[in-house]
Amino acid sequence: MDFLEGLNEPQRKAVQHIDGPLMIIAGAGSGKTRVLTYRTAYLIQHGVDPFSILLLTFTNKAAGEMRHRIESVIGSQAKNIWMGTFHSIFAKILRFEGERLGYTSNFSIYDTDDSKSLIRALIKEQNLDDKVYKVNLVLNRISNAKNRLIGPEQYLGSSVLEHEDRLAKIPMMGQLYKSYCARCFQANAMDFDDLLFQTNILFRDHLDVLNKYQHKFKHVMVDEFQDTNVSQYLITKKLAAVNQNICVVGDDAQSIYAFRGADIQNILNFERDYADLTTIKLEENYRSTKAIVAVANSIISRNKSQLKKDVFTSNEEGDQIEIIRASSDNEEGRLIASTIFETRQKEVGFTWADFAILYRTNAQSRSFEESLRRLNIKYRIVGGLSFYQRKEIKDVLAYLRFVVNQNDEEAFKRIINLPKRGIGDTTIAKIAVTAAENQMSIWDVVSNINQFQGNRGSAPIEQFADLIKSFKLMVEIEQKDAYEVASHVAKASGLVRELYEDKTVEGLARYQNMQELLNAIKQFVDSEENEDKSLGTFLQSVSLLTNADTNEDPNDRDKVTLMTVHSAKGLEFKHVFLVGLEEDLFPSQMMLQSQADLEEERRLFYVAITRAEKKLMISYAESRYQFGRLKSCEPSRFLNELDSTYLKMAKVQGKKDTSAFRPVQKTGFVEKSTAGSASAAQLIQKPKQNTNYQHVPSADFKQTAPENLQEGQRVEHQKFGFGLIKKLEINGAERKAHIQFEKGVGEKVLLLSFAKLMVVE
DNA sequence: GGTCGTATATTTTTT
DNA sequence: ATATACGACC
Repeated sequence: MDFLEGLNEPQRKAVQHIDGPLMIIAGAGSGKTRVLTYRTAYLIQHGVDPFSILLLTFTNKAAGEMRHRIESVIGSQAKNIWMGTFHSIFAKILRFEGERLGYTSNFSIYDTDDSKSLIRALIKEQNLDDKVYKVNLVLNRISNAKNRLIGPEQYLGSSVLEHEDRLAKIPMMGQLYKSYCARCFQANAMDFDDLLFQTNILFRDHLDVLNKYQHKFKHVMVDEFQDTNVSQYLITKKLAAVNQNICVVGDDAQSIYAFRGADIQNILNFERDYADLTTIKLEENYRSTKAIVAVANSIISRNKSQLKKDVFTSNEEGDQIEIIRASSDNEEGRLIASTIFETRQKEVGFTWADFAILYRTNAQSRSFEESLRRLNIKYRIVGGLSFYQRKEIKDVLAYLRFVVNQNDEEAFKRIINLPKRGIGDTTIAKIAVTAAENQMSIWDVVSNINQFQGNRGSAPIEQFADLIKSFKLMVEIEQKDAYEVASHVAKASGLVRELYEDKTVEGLARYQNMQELLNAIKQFVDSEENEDKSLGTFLQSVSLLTNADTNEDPNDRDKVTLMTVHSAKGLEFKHVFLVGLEEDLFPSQMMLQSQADLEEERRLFYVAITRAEKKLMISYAESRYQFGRLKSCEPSRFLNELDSTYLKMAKVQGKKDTSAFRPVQKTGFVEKSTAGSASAAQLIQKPKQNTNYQHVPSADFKQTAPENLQEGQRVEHQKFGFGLIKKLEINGAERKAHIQFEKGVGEKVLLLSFAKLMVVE
């Protein structure tokens, strides 16, 4: 048991706890993964069968890494552990057991785009106003209901929900939910939430199935427990009910997925559900310097709902945290890119991979990409449009999905006229009507089109049906593996040819992406880990990939990382740049509805800070492009909340950012104007006045020296308008003004080194 | 049915 | 800036 040696006391206790419920509260950088790895290894060394261990992680990548690390301790047995995300593990179980619920093992998994497209269709069919019934809103309501285990029947029966929907002026919400579920079922498809929702139904209504898995999984472990939703928690609780060997690991201070249904109460109230719970706190941070830990603690201490923790470190003091002010998002990009360049030059031992730029929204990556490219710094972007969300990839996948499951309505809509074969909306609508009239599925109609329609216009449909039938033959009769089918489908459908003939730069990239997809399928088939090489299995695994999961060329890893704070969870970097610290951006304006929302944003800020090992720089811009226009920004309130003894204002580089103020260039001509992109004519038209964002010339508003201010004075603020200074607080570098504003914003505390004010005479 | 031009809305994070 | 929707026209 030599691996126990390097552990501290609470870590060792956690590893050696075998029987009974266990909760590990693991502060940032406290060696959580290590504990989880060793504990699993320890269990196996003490005779627990790896097949009976269920380890639920947050991403597939985390599962893969954990498996790798366990393997290095105990060898090949690690392969047998049930390890993966909630979604992938229970998709697998539903594949086996789904028949109990009326699904076949080939059910499709609808991604968010599919769900949205279905909802859009339903809104249209039911003649609802799509300005009122916004797709995102409807999907959110449905998703929330599913995550709280409220099915459509229950939804319709709930007077509370009915009241809510009436107030929100969407009284048909319940009906929409019901028809959405019906259509998904008809399509033999589950959306992301269904994978958990239906698992709950399965375990609720089929006790023999539940029993089987309860006895199968003797030990259930959940990583990132703070980010589980009610649905996930209930599944775990049920599975662990017999053996009571449930071990949850998490940090309430890092709960950042409430928008997806994660319920921080799961971890805060875990003790209530298990009377004989052992709780172990890992509070020593091995990752970051004292300065970083102190700043992080100063932030998180402001949150009310949290478990008591005392995170400390024995690491060195480290450098101060630098706050960088930039005049625009472009300057922010340049400042940070050049800092990265200089640091790498000056200091020993830094590689590109030691730097990370973290932002709140994916859209912020643009200015950094440009600046990094200009300095020839290699970078990679995690997230954004992932590979599997690209159009050309989704097209092929839609074909494959339809070959496996002909009820898949969304896949059908995507491919029926792709490549163009002269089947328009009218024809498709006719088919749908015919199907409904004869109580048949769409495929039944399509595959026997001659029975329903005269010769007129049916030829292309017949061709399409024959094509699909030939693909089906390959899968069902000839039992070809995923790669053989996919490469044939790509060619025979004409998708490859269409891309090949497109000689533009984008066309070439799309062609390469398609090849890349085929490579990925080949890898899947060739990999020894996958026993089942069928198309159906491949499709399921693909639809559950997260954007952190994309594999990289291991020889080419030395790159600066750009990603959102959300996707940085669980990672660490020597040098972190946390950018875009502006009010309404971080914390996000969209997010802030309640105190709880603010606390979640603060936890997000905490997560970002604690990714840094040695150095942390935080930046904000005074103006930023949004929808093509320049908008002025305020520094984030979070900057005021940082422990100022560890802060240092970095000097702004002198030059004003002129490029940001450059007027829109008029385009004289355009080679080819395509539908869907802004046309030349639109560019030539005078720019529309957008009253929301007007750039106020900063010359009028200045950072006012504290000496020139006094309590009771009236000031005008660049954004909040007129206000009265209630109180001035000047403690060394920390200079704050409490200002009561006259408009709706109320009282705000502004940091004087940031705020731009005009003194009103 | 397909293509193009124009109006309009968009504002977060992700399995 | 860019995605989408819709109407005019071929």
